[in-house]
Amino acid sequence: MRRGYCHRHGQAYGPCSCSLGRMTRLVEPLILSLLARGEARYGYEILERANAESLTDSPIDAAVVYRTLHVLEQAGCVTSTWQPGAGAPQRRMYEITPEGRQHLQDWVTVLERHAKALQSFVTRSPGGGGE
Amino acid sequence: MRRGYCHRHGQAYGPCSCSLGRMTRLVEPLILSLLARGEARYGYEILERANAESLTDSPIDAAVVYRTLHVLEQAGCVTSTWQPGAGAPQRRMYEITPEGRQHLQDWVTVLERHAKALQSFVTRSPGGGGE
DNA sequence: CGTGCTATATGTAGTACGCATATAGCAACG
DNA sequence: CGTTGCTATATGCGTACTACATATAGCACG
Repeated sequence: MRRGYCHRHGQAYGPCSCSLGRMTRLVEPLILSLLARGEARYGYEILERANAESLTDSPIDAAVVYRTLHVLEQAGCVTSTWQPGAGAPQRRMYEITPEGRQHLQDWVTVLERHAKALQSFVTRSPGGGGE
Repeated sequence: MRRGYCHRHGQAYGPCSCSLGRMTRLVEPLILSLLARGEARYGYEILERANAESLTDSPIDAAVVYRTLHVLEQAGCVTSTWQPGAGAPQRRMYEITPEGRQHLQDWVTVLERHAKALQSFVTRSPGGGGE
């Protein structure tokens, strides 16, 4: 958004949350939430669901998903097991741990507060919903 | 939030938006909004107001404010003039330009959409407002 | 005079981002 | 049979950004 519009999605796209940067941070709570809700169980599926939910304007980087899964596993938030692929590549299946649920809870607290702060900011700002 | 709580604000702080990272990106719309609303006119004042509004849990870095002001000026979003300090250090006074207002408008559009997406996400997630 | 506040600005080590690339099994197509 | 494409996971790497530290300077206060 340096010159108004997105450098990644081209001129015609309009204001784009790419400019928010580090949306990849949201991949962490997104993964935990999908696992907690049972809507996805392995990396590739998470990637697809996450892109469908699209908290961000830009597609989520697969590399970020896989790396985040490793980080979450090292932190004890998820566990994984290999599942042999029957007529498909192997999948690394993930499950969320109690620690992971707590971590997600913390994220939700933070994001809820943040969403309200953002909403309040745009309401206050010229051109926002406030006037 | 790597181990549950904020590494910057200590153990007792609780879930903290520090973990969101790159909140500094929000400094740009924050500056533009404060200038547009006439609530601040120079770096130090912006810093104080921005910390008072606190879109984030962590105090805003002065370095980020000054650097962002320079970037915004180079992008034509603001203009600045030195004002001699009467009994105080000199101040570099800023004004927002029409381009800056447009840029702010784009930011507001993005942030409004993003705030709604976040709100929807926390509502969907376990522990969020949805159940 | 030394500490602290206002005020602006720069330096820098480390890290995260985002894109490119690697690997691999299987299917379908011509 | 070869090649393209999809599912699936994983790593490499140059650049940009973050976050903190530091520099400068005028003035006030005790």
